Amino acid sequence: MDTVTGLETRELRYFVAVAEELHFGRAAERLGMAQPPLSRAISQLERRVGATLLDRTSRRVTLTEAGQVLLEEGRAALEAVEAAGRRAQRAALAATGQASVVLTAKAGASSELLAKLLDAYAAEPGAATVDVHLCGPGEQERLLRDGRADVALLHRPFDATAGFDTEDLVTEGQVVLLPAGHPLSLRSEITLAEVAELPGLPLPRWPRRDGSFADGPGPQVRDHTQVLQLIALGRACAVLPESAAATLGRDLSAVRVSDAPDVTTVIAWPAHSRSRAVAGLVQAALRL
Amino acid sequence: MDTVTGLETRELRYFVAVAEELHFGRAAERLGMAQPPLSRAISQLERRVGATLLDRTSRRVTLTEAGQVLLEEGRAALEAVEAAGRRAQRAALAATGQASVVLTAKAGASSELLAKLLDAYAAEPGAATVDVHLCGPGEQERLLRDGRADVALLHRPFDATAGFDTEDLVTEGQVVLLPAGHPLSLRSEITLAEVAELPGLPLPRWPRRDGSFADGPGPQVRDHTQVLQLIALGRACAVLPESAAATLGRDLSAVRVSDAPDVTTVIAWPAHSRSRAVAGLVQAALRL
DNA sequence: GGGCAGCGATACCGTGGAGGTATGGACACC
DNA sequence: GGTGTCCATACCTCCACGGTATCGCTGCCC
Repeated sequence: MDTVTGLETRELRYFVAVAEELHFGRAAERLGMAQPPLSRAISQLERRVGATLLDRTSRRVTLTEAGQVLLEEGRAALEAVEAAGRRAQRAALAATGQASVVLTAKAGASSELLAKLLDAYAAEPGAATVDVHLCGPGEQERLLRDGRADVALLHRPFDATAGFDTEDLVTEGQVVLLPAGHPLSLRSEITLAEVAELPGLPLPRWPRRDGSFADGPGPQVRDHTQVLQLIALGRACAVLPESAAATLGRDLSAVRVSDAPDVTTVIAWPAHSRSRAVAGLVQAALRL
Repeated sequence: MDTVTGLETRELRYFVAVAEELHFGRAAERLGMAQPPLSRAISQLERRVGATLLDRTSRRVTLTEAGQVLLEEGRAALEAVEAAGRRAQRAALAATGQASVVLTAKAGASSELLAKLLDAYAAEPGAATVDVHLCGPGEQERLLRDGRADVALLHRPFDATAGFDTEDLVTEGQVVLLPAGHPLSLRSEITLAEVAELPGLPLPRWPRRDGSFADGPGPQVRDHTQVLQLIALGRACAVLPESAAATLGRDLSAVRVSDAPDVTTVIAWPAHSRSRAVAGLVQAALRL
């Protein structure tokens, strides 16, 4: 019953590649190896786990139940291994004073909070230097998970905080950003349904994790300034947390969206982090 | 900068063994191998991570900063890999209808809640069979982390819920259990300080994670019934959540402890669990 | 201080297994 | 039935993992 598996990351990497491609040949190519050894490695993995992971005919490869589970969990496990290596690496650099704690935040969001946090932490005795890593939406989660970052500012309910420790910092409502002078910009409130129907002002489309875009009418965007620019040009509108609209230029105006869910900015870190610098940052954030 | 590490679990296992033993010879023995290949594997790992992990003289081995980080993170990563294998294994069994979701709870705690939960879930259409795994304090966390269990009932603030998704179920105060007829058993409330001073009734000592016991006057205990028995015998007292005292025999009595922290029973599951059965259990728990 | 014991590193060697090439066999499509 | 696609099998090669022997350093004890 207690079959000790003892999987190797190599096997997991192979399996994830095949499970993602659902094609041994392409997976082998992606892994930079020939197809036969890959086939063998997978069947060996199946023997070791004691379960069929892939149903394969010569025409089609599909995941079994067990395979789906292993894909999901295997990805997480691989990320954990990567994270371990990277964090050790960075700990060594930090010890020699070359680098330090990496904080990641969504570019353009919570910038005021971020500035206050950095100031407050820097004022503490023995504060480490903080590298700030601004990135696109959804990317922070990955950075935190795979060890390239130590702390993140995330926004519920948009970002997945599963598996991290978090502390809530601030909760705020959302507003819709409109071109200045838009007829509705004088309203005191608006509903999501109304926003969705705004003629000529579709919501922009953000890239998904794999970089592709969902279908729809809105313009494709990759970062925050693009959005602001598109709104100013009268080609789009956007629903954002109030603080993101705090420092608006004259060409934009904001209207509160009454039925949009509240957004909570949280500070998040890997569950078992023992870093003094991370703890200090969290303390500083809570004192704000 | 973006040095892709590509660690293997074998290397991590070796490192964790050495880091725990702080002795290459003993670690090699524990791993069932000779010492020289272990030394080599570690230095190879150090080259790969790009950092010294262990400071070694011929007399003493100590962890560097980076080593401490890798020990902590590496353990977690190894557990994640194990968990991936085990969960895939169990998913295969579940698909053939042989086994199913494993729920773990502290033996003797929340038994009424547990019974209600199992009943409520079993009444649902399409409910999977639930294996209940009762275990000693602190053990559930490990089971959940390494994939032997799918859901756990945990008790804040005693159990570490870091890295899991949780939902709060009930919060309750704590009581001290005394032998029936004890002079203080007629009091309506008592303080922790008073409990600590009770003449002849020390608090029992639970085993730590490694199985050893802290020093102190109290009797060593390993499970809940031992505690109840010792109290009935007039050899100890214990501070427990109210619900644990709900079904007392005639030989025990409970007094509310006014300044003990509230205990929250939570249902916890691995952060990225996609299992329908787990989701169903959580739903059922929240409806209680 | 010299001898000794403990411990990690180095040198060298053998074997298992990971990966490569060639080919077989099943299936879909024309 | 021919052909192309795709995974599995057969067979070979070579690297690297693990084993044995030994060195070199360090602290300890007489």
